[in-house]
Amino acid sequence: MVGPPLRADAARNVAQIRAAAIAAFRGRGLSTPLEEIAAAAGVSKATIYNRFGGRDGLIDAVIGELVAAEMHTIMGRARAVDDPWQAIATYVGDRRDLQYREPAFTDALLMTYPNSAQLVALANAATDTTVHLLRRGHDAGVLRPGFTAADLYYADIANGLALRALGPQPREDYDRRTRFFLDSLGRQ
Amino acid sequence: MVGPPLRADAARNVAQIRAAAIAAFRGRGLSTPLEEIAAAAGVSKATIYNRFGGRDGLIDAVIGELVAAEMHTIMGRARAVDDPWQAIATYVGDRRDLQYREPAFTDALLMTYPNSAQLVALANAATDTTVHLLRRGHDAGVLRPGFTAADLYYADIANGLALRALGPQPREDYDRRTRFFLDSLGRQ
DNA sequence: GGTTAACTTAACTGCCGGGTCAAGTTGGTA
DNA sequence: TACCAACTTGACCCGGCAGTTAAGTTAACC
Repeated sequence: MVGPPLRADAARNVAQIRAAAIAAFRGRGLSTPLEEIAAAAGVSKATIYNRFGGRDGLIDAVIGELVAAEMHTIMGRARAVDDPWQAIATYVGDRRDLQYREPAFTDALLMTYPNSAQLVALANAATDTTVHLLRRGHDAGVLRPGFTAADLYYADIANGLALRALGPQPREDYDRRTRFFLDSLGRQ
Repeated sequence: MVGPPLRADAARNVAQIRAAAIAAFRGRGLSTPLEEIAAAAGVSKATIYNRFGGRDGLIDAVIGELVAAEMHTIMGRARAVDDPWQAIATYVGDRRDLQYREPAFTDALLMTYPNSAQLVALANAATDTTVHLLRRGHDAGVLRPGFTAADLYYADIANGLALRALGPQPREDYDRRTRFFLDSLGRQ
């Protein structure tokens, strides 16, 4: 994985490309044209291919900083909450918040780039956590019967795509809709 | 609007293009490549430009058969229901059903092609109906306070995009999610 | 300061889809 | 049946983006 150390100029370029990719992915999602990232980094597109092997490699290289770290925090936070309902409310609320701040998170959810190993690992971890939390909720009888992990996945995809399609929503509106959604999950 | 009558071959082509466009828009949404529609109709792409002036014209020519007619039925049905809550439930349920059957409806909602006059007219009519029904609901006190037409719009866009991104959902799952959504609208 | 492997890049190919037009073909009419 | 306006179309141009490579540049080590 490490190989021989990079030459100084190459190391500098790698750093610049990473920084540009993170900024671009933040703004436009994981499908930002590589030429645009290259220009922002002050290198040519071919250098991205040389250093990262293409989009998948680039995603692998920055997804941690972009969303994986936050996602692990979110999962840990939810799992640490004792009350089963509160754990779910925390988890859903935090995920929605991350979606709001990071369009790239929706790309990660959608698995648009299934060749990125990091992305696959992240998706698996998230699925495990969701299933775990929902099982706890159902066992405790605090969750609406019939609500599945697939339902939550669908709802999050839906929210992320709408957010991207319609542009930034006022935070107040966004949070109200999250509240509506959460209320629909509780035992009626 | 009518102009001189079309020659026999041109009229035949128009009919074939319309039929192919409706089928294609049904399957793939309003952004189906025109070359594909032309091929299905057995004509060249240029003929679509000659007869319809491009995508917007083609949409104008078929949107009625595709979704406008159904949408007007849905609006009429909802407006005819006396009970304010039942009117909203009918409206939301019917729209979700249409979304399920017609991917093109989501394109219409999104106004991806704002140069199609028919599409604009349809969108305005739908907005009026939504506002009207929600006002009735709020006045009668059967609707969750704070729920707006924009919230419903956002939710429908979200649902339509998720449906397209994730592919056809089992009807049972889809209807369950619609039920969840409706429940979140009622007075708590 | 000369050598060379590491590195970068301009310039290319290829695919897709929108949009246009000169050149041919054909239906209708006298 | 001969004419011509109406009609169709293959072949083109364009922009956008992915991905590749031959040729040139440069950091690092002697």
